[in-house]
Amino acid sequence: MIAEDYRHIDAPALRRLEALAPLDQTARQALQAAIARSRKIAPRRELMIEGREVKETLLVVRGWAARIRILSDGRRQIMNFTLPGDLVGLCGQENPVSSATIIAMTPVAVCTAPDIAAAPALAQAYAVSRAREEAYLLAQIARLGRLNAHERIADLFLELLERLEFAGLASHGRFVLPLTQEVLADALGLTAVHVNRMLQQARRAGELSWQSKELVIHDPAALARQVGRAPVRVTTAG
Amino acid sequence: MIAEDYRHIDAPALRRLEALAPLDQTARQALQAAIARSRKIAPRRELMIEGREVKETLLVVRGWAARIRILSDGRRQIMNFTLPGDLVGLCGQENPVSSATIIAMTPVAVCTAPDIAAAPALAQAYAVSRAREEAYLLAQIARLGRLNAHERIADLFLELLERLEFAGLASHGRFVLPLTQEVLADALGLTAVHVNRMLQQARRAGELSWQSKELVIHDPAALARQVGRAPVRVTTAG
DNA sequence: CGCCAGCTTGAATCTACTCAAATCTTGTGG
DNA sequence: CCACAAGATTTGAGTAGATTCAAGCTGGCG
Repeated sequence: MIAEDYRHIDAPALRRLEALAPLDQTARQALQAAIARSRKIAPRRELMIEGREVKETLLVVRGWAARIRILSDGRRQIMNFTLPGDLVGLCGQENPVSSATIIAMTPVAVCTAPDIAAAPALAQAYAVSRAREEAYLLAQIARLGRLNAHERIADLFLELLERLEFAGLASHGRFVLPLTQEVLADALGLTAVHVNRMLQQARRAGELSWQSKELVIHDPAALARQVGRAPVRVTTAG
Repeated sequence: MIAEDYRHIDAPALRRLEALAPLDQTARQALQAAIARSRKIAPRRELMIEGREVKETLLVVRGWAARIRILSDGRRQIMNFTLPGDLVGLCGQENPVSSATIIAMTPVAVCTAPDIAAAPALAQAYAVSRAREEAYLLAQIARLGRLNAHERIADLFLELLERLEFAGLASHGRFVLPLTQEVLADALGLTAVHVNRMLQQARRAGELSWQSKELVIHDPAALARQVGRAPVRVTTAG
């Protein structure tokens, strides 16, 4: 019992899914069994390739990945980040083809996501997960379309904070951000140089610190107010 | 039989769904019955409101709508356009809440989308529809993040052409574009003034004409090549 | 036929980009 | 444990693409 509780609290992927929807014992066990069989993926390797058939749904257990698109002339856009507890390749359709490439940004561990047939309680968690992912895509569109550089950075950081909190990987505005400024720039539709300048400005303004991969947002609520950000919600429950 | 064929060819919504997945007679009849009970929505009225519970899935039968988000200071971003044959509010989850507002840009007709239980053949069509919608959100992200003004306009026009062709509402690079330049600007993350300038430039360059709401892309394939655009695909079939 | 929304044009400004070089970190092999 | 290399961050100067503000135009509709 104690051991079980410990695993539960400690495993970010499990924790996130539990936060999205109530899971029964069957679902929890199916997830733990799946996670136990997870495999590693090295940084820069693909979890999924654009145009390639999607064979199974993956659950990210550890590490960061990113859904990217590369233009013919080398410009790169990161559509979103994939964090522990996120599902990739979820889609109720036959013969699905991936509409973007997903690559590991850090060492990543993934497992095959348990089938809903084996644990029906997962259906709601998976559905909510997918709905949240869509909502974050919309947020990314608004960010790129209508926010300036400073707002984009703040808004993305607040989003990452919110998402990592679900998985128990962040609290009090503090989390590990294992990305380079160049990667950030590719997500924000900016250049690395400009991201750098805006980060310095935010540091000087006392909004945040970021050193040796640890980001601290000094006052998340105030920053959210400043850039006009509201948390993402996709269900009436919770 | 002839009458049936005629309805089929003529109804853009039905035509689009048939293009996404094979439908059997049951599905077709369920759709026709639903479409027959469609209701009108005036321009500027909401089909769905951010934060409000989603009660039913809607099928757009006629007209254009847009998924929008308005920032506290009045800036507006259009995330995507909703065209005839598109489904809104599709999501396999309980107690869903809309993550954005959808408003009619023209007079719109919608109906309640037939339930999958009543016509199982629709499941694949709905799933593919949802996958395509997601793919277009990704395309919008890449557009806003990494394309310049000229490329954004061309890429969006080509996307609209592609989508309207599915519904039989466009051919040979020609379709009705019932939007103002300001609306276009809100979709493209630009100002109306700049959209205007770029449109003129595109006209002068002989890329397109747009008068009295009819847009003509003179050479879609060439333009697609020029801005590096590939058609969206989400299944191995087709 | 006059009005109003939408379109067009110009000039000044600003945000973000480009290019280039210097400095700092981090990881690795000796 | 240090030295080095490679990668990442920082800074500067000049430029380009897009915005802002403002004014004039046009065409569709009452």
